[in-house]
Amino acid sequence: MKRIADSTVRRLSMYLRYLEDLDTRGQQTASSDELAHLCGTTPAQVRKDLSFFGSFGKRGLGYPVHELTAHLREILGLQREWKVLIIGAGKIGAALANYRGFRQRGFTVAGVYDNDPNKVGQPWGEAIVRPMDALEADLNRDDAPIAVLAIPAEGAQAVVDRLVKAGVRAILNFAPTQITVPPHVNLKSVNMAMELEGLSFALTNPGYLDEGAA
Amino acid sequence: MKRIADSTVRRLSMYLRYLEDLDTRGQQTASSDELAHLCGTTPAQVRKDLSFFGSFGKRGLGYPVHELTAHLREILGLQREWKVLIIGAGKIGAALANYRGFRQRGFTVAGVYDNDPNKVGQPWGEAIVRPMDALEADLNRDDAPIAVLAIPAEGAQAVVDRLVKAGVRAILNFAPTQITVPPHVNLKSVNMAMELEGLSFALTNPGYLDEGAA
DNA sequence: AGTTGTGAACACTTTCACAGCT
DNA sequence: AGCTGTGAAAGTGTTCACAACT
Repeated sequence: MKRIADSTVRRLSMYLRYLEDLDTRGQQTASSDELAHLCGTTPAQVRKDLSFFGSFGKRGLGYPVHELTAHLREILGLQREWKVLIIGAGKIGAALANYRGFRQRGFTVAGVYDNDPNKVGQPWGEAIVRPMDALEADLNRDDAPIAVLAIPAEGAQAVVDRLVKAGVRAILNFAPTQITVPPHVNLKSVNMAMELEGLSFALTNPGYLDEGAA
Repeated sequence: MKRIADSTVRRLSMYLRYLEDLDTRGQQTASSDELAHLCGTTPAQVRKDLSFFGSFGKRGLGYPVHELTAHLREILGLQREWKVLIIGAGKIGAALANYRGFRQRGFTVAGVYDNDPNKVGQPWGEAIVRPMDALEADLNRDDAPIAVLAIPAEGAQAVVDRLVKAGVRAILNFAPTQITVPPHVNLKSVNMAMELEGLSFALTNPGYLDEGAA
């Protein structure tokens, strides 16, 4: 099976976003040119990305909006519900859970965990914060969810090890530290500090980077 | 001036993080091999990245930890203070401002802005939430800060246009939408929904991606 | 005429491998 | 002997350009 680039998957996600918009507005078809403009990429890129998964367009016409939306949802695995475990009852997890698109795309909070005795037992959205110790007992290996790691860097790897042992196969890491997982586990890291430092670099060294990139 | 890859800058940021750790523990030198292991990359990559900016290492010995730390801080532009404007007095901005490393690296919250009348005037960390209308009047063109955009997708581009007009030259965007800026403005976007969908894709299509990547 | 789908060209990034310094 | 610095090679992702189709 041919390997697909991470950047491609991110663009698919973006195409879906804008196709849903167009679909809602009742637009029937969209050309690669239109999609490219909406998503800030090039028509050729759009066509390459989509052609990886099939021939969804009609020459001379463009892509059928509604149909392509459905295809992308299926490709991205968004036709089902994904249970998400929030590790760390702080602001980041809350920001994610609050976000409208989170539920809309089929992600539901299956549980919130924290070590802080002041937080455990407190309501958190529609859930109650559970103690971190309860992690393993709560997890059902047959329906292991996605875990969002929103705790400080210290101890993050230890928690990840526990999650992996408990059957979690996908982790979105917000802890500003390097995490390692076995090859069968999917890990994505978002490091806000790193992004800010990237801006600091760009402002400090104009010309090293071509500016204006997203 | 030779262009530098975005991925390189992100790795520099990571090297700095771990070098600071080593420095605190009093370690004198570190080899590219050691740094690579800490940061989850390869020794050759470390050497290439660093060699872009100079010859900081000593053959046979490795890199002087303290000295390299200082070099990296300077390269990344972290020897000065960066004022950061938080646009949107919600959870994301709060998460960022709460993060210890934020201040440690010289980023300080210069102001928090929101449209919500219930939030305006309320304390937010050490600041008071200001009305969005006050943006232009508050901004000093000579000392334009970095803006963190933590508002919903709707209206995000309009706010960006105002920020740019007011002299902001770097924006960290958390709004889940495509933003465009003129070429002299630096934009970085973090899209949590997109990351989660990437995990959904990976879980749904094992084999398309090589797993276990960070 | 208009737009897709795609092999080939190009550009960029990472890895290799080794000369050269300490 | 050990480790850096780097040109060359390999690998990966993007853009081009055009044949094929509606």
